[in-house]
Parts: sequence; structure tokens; C-alpha cells
Amino acid sequence: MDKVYDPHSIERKWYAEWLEKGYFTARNNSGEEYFSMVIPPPNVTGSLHMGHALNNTLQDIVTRYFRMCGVNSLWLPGTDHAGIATQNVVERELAKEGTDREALGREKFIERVWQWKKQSGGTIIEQLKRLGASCDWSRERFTMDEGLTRAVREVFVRLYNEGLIYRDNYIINWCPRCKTALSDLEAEHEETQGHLYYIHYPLAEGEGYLTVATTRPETMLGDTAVAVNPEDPRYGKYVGQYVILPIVNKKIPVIGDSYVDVEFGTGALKVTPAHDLNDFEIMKRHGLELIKVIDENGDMNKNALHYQGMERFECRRKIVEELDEKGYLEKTEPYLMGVGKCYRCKTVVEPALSLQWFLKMKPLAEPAIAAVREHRVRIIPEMWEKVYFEWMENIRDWCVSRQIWWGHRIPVWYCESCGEMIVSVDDPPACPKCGGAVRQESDVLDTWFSSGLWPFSTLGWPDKTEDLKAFYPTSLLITGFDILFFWVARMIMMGLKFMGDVPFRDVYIHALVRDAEGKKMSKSKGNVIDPLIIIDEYGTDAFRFTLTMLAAQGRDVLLSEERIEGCRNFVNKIWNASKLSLSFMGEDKPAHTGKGSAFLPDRWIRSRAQRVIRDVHESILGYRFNEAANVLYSFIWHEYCDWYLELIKPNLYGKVDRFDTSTTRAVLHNTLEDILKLLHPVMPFVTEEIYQRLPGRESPSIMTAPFPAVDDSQIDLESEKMMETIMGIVDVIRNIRGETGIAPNVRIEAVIRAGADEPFLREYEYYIKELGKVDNLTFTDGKGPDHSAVGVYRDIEVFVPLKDLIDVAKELGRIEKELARITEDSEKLMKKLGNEAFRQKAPAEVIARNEAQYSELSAKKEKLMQSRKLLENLSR
RNA sequence: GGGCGAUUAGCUCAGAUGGUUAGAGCGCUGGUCUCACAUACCAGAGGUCGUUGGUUCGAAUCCAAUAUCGCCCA
Repeated sequence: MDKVYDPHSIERKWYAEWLEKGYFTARNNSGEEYFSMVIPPPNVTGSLHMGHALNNTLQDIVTRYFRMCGVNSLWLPGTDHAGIATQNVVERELAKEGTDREALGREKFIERVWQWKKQSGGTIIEQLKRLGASCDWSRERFTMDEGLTRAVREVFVRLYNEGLIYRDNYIINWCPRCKTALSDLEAEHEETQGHLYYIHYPLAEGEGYLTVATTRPETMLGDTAVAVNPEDPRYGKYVGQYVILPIVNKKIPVIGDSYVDVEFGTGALKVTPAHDLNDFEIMKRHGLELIKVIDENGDMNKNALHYQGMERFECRRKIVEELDEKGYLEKTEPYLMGVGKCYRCKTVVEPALSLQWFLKMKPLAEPAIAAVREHRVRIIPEMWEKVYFEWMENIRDWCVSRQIWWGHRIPVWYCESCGEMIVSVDDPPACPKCGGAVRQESDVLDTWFSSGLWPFSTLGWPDKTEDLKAFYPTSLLITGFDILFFWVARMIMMGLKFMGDVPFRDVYIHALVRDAEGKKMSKSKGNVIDPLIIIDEYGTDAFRFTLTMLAAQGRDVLLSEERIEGCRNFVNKIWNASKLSLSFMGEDKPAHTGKGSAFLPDRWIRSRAQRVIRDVHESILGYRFNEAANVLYSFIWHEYCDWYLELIKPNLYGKVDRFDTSTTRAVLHNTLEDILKLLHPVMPFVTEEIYQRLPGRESPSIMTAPFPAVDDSQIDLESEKMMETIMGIVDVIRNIRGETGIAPNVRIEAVIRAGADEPFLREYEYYIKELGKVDNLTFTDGKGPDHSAVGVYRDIEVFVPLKDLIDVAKELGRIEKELARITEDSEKLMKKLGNEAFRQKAPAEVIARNEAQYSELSAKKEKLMQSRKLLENLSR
């Protein structure tokens, strides 16, 4: 084995092997205990970023864990057709070729997108493989697959027939760049520095004017009223009168509506029903006129008089100039406003009146709220439940139609002769009413509409498939909070509606990956760390382990290269510890079970291993991934490597032959095997590589080896206590060595006063000497030698005679420091124990523990004070 | 404006249901190339747990207020 672990060739080798052997493929036996999970499908256009890396690492951990536990485990992968994003990519390609989709035509364009998908759509899948993802690729799906398309149509038709889908004119978010409607969620609100313009609207009759305040003066061309709050003493009298709309020179009414906020601006609101949702609602209440002034490109339309054809923001500047020239502009103030931007291209969206398809959400949301409230779906961490309820309880109808070409075309046809509308799963050959030719609706559905069906459409719905029977409801969903509404909430609604059951039992929501300063990674900030570069540089296992270690519930993951480097070192540590361990084993599986070893470190490491096994099970099942990683890190590094391996060296190198090395070899074998298996879900590659070198392994791959189970018979508290004493004494010796500046290669003398512990310490004397670099170790039951440094572990005193080398002042300082610490703690305890109320109310167990601590500290203090006295006498 | 979260060592973070001598990694200081590993080993320094009240025998942990930062929804 190499001196340093080199991940690269190893990773590719084992992934290929696993694929070839079909270890990722789930059995489709319904009735069998199962674990199932669908991947949050990445966009086909996507490439792996840190969010994916974290998300899929966590999913892989859980999947590999259950698989090793012997549960039939399915992790179903796939990609999302990502309507707008994909269309944008292909349109950019066309632009480079000097053409566009209009020139190509719909059919040719869609062909082109499919072609693109075939060539470049698999990138992210390949990247997931490099991450080690053990997805069942035989079941990979794409949201535009034939089967999934059928599911989409089926759902649409059923919802339409139930009256939940309808078509209507309403204010929607329009992206003038993507030229499509967006849902409310797809318009991201962003604080933007703008202005508040105060504009005079002269009264139609008599002198005077009303001043309205607006952030969007260009829309005034479409104003059809001015609204005031009827309760507002300043304006109440104007209700029913008219004002003249400047520039347009048109009479519009002043209306009273309680929606108007008296505090905002001047308290008078210009009403533009065709370009503002609230204004639209006011219009409906008051029966106002509707005038659209901005077209689908974001330019002013023919209703905008001399501004026709001008871009909307250009028009804003020009119209302010004109108002100013004509004396209508009172003032301009800087103003911070929330502006909706397209989540795909960041263009400012235009709220605009438009004929679109909508899905009624209330009837779907109610059972979905109940499912979470009753914990038929558990959201973890629980905090996200609140966010979910908040949104679901205020849910609004969902605009599902998009004016793009790439996507599921709405299954609605219009008769070209009689105008009949046909909603059907299958393409109708002709109008069923008049036999005329039919033309399909040109709009496609929101991509998230098909994503909402993902947990059952991928399993074959609407057919009653074996997979559906075997794996629905899925066990778990792991995703980021950014798509809680977009995706998670909608899957719950759709699952309940069409499967009659929740889509998943648990949802684990993880945080975002940020840079070391806590900033969101973004291309524009230039702080993006590319996971693949990290994988190339540090290896997949180190990278996965870093993410896992940092993935604490409810907290963002702040990733830095230093952190990854630390985990790379850990992987290397495992590699080297395994190298040593393997070198101690024979060619064959040890004949001995390792149980009942007479050698204390053997008993101890097996006992400690049980604790770790239990912790890892519990942490993974509780989605506390960082805890599992931390437990393994400290067990492997600080117990297995720092102590156990060091302690067994004398036996296995033949320096001590009092103990049976065959049992130690067996314990070593068992413990290394446990470590590899426990680590495998997090670090799949290095663990497989080492497992393959393990003599007498039970399984052809660690992937299919059984995950360790706790063996209570190996828990041995006595051995833990004894090992703690040995380690404590070694620590004391090392502390003295370090603090008094004894060089590492100088062997020293030590005297121990151990009282009742002396017999077993004598037995392990050799090991204390090895680890403490002690030449001559003796025991005493009287006083320690003069001229010595002293340290105390519990009630055991350790003397290190330093003869004339001793620096009395330095040693006194060391003791003073220790004494100060102990005195502080023991005073705290004394106060606590002296408290009557504490003695009465605290549980007996707590009191006992505190008392034991107190007497231990007191004894220690006593001993240190004696040493201090001795030293003081010496220095005189 | 409404809601949610965070604040613990120089940095980044652990500390489920209140009882630990408050931990880790990195960084820092001092010492070692000791036969698995210098991507290592040994030792050390460093924290009145944002602030103020409260509940409790007991608070980093529960409650309230406050400050600062962040996120979501409008």
C-alpha cells in the first residue's frame, strides 16, 4: 500500500465495479421491507454545484446505510426538463448561429432541444457518479419521458374535470425577456433603490389637484382611477369627483377604497388595473376600465400615445421629464422598493393582465396541511413546518401556463370551426362536436407541475406498476429549503390527491452551502467552489466527509478549502492506520472471534466500538449526519489510532509475549472491519479499497456487507474504566514531560502511588512505560521521591524525579496553576452541595455524582498542596 | 409590515428532552522526520456561552425584553 492515499484511480475503478455488479439496483418485491427515495431531479442543463454535492451526499449516505442494513433500497434518479432554463440554453445556441426559434418553428425547435438534451444533458448524471452516488440508474427518469408525460396529461385532465383547473384573465408576472408568464414563486422580490414620484392630478372641476405618489410613473398612461381611503379626512370629500390624468388628458374618477394605506405616500393612489394586482382587485370592486400600456416585450404599446414603442424604463425617465416640464411633478424622493425579478434571467417582471391557466390551490392545500399537522409527513428540522404552514395557509392559485415551447404542452384543443374546447389525455383526431379540425393549446405547463408528480410518476403512475406497489409512499426526501414551496409542498398536494397517500414519510431539509465567510456562492461574486475541482484535488471521500461533518441541522454549511484539507488528512490517516492494521493480520480471516481477550486494550476497543456503532445508527436515523461523522472521526483518530494501535504494537512486534496475539489480531480485524463499514456510507471509495484487502471478508463488496450491529456482550465498562486510568497516567507523565521541557527522546524515571489500582497497573506497566517514554517505573505506597515533578490523575499520584535538573520555580508555577483550577472547581461544587434546596430537590443520582466529584477534587488538591510544601521547603 | 433563524475560543462550528471540569477542526505557541501516517506525533495557551431581566435547587440550554446579523413572505 502506498504511503499516501491516492483517490483517483481507485474511485473510478470501484464505481465501475459497483455498476457492473448491479449493486445499485433495487428489487421490486412488493411486501418486502423497503427504503425508497426519489432524487430532487437536477436540471438537464445543470452542472454539479455545491448544493447538489451536499444534497446527494446526504442521500447517498442514507441509501448506502439502509442497503447495508439489508433493507431493499431504492434511490431513484433522474433529471428535470427545466422548461425556461433549457429553452434559454438552446436559444443562445441558435443566436450564435444567427437564427432564432421563431425562424426555426416550434416543431424544429423542439427537435433541436431533444438533440441538445441527448448530447449535453447527461453532464450532471456523470458528475453524480463521480460523487459516488449509488442511484438505481436502471430506473432513471426524465420529466419529459413518455410515461411522465402521460402522468402529466392524466393529472391535468382530472384536475380540469373537477373544476380545479380553469382559464382566466388575471394579473400575472410576465417576464419580457423569457416572454412568458411566471408563477408568484418564480418572481423573486429584491430590494432595489428607486424613486417615489409625486405627481399632480388636477381636479376636473374647480381649482386644485390631488397628489399621487408612485414608483412606476410610466404606468400612469393606463390609470383608470385615483383611489383614496374613505376614512381619510383629507380626501373623503373628493370621492365621486373626477381628476384629469396628466399627459393623457382624460377624466378619471376618484374612488374610495379601504385598501388604500393612509400612511403611504400622499394617501392618494393611482389605479392601474392592468399592471398591478392590487389595482386589479380595486378595479373589480369598482367596475373600472382596464387599459394595458406595456406589451409582451416590455415596451409601451399603442395605448401609450407618443410613448408607443419605447422601452418601459426609458419611458419612465421620459415621462418624468415631460411631467416636470408641464409642471405636474411635485417632487422626487429616493425610495427602496421591492421589485420582482424573473428567477431564471433576473429581468424585472411586469405584472400584467393576461389570459392564463390556473390551478385552484385551496382544496389541494387543505389535506396537505393536515398531513403535515398530523405528522403523516414529518418535516425535519421541525422549524420548517412553520414555514410550510405559513405559505400553505396563504396559498394563492397557481398560474401553470407558460408561453414557451419546451415543456409539456397543455392537453387542450380548440376546434377551428366551432370553437369547442376539448380537454383530453389523448390527442383528439377531430372535434367531437362538429368534426372540424382541432388545434392544440400553444402554452406549455410550468416545469414544477411535472416535478410535483415526481414521487409517483417515476414509479410508473398512472399504471398500477410493481414499483409503485413496492416503493410508494417513499420513505424520505432530502432537499434544500429553497424549493420547499416550489416542489415539496406541491408533491405533498399531488401525492395526496392522486395516490391518496403522502408522497414521503420524512422530509429532511438541509441548509445552503456558503463560502467560508458565510456568503452565498454565486458566479457574480466569484466565490464559487466547483465540487469537481475539489474532487480532483482532494478526492471524493474527503469532500463528502467534509460536507457531512459540516451539515449540522438548521445551519448553513460554510465550506473552506482548509476544512476539506483537514478531512483529506483524515482519509489519509485511515489509509495508514489500515495499512498498519493489515500488516498485523495474516492472510486468512482470524480463527479466533476476539471475544474474551485477556488483553485490556482489546476489551476496551471492542467496548468503545459498540458505543460508536450505536451512535452512528442513531445519528443517521435521526438525520444528524454531522454527529455520525464526528463520532467516527474522534473514535478512529483518537481512540483507535492514538491509543489502541500504539498499545498493541508491543505485542504484535513481539516485544511482549504475555498475551495471546491471535485474539488481538482478531480484535484488530473486527474493529477495522467495523470502522470500514461504519464509514462506508460517507466514504464509499477508500473503505471499499481497504475492505478488498481485508483477509477473509464475508462479502464481495463492502456495499453488500452487513452494517455493524451493536453487540451488548462486548460492552465492558470495567475495561473502559481501567483504560481511562492508564490513559490518565500516561497523560500526566506526558504533561510533565512537555511542561518541564524534557526532550521527546529522553527516557525518564517515574514513581506511581496508585493505592488499590496498583495490581492492574503493574500488569500493564510495560505499556505505560512505552507510551510515557519511561525507563524505570516503580510503585510506592509511601511518599514520593524528593526533587520530583508531580501530577495527579483522580487519586493516583505520579512522580517524575528530576534530580538536579528540576527548576523548582517552574515546577511550583505548574502546581500553582493546577491548584488554582482545582480550587475554583471544588469551591463551586462545595457551594452547590452546601445548598439545602439542592440536596432536597435534585435527583439523588446528580447529588451522588457531585459528591464523588468533590471528594476526588479534594483528594487531588490535598496531594498537590503536599507537593507544593515539599518544593517550597526545597527552595529555601 | 408579517414570520423564521443565528449570536459559544483568533476563525468556522458541535453542544436532542436544563445537572459536562463548556468540546472539535483550523489557526497560534513550544518540542519531535520515534520502525502506518510530517496529509504525522507530543505538549500548551485561548471562552464570565451578544446584553439585561426572569423561571428553577441548578441555565450556554427554558421564558421575556433588547442589540446586531441573516433568510423567507408581502
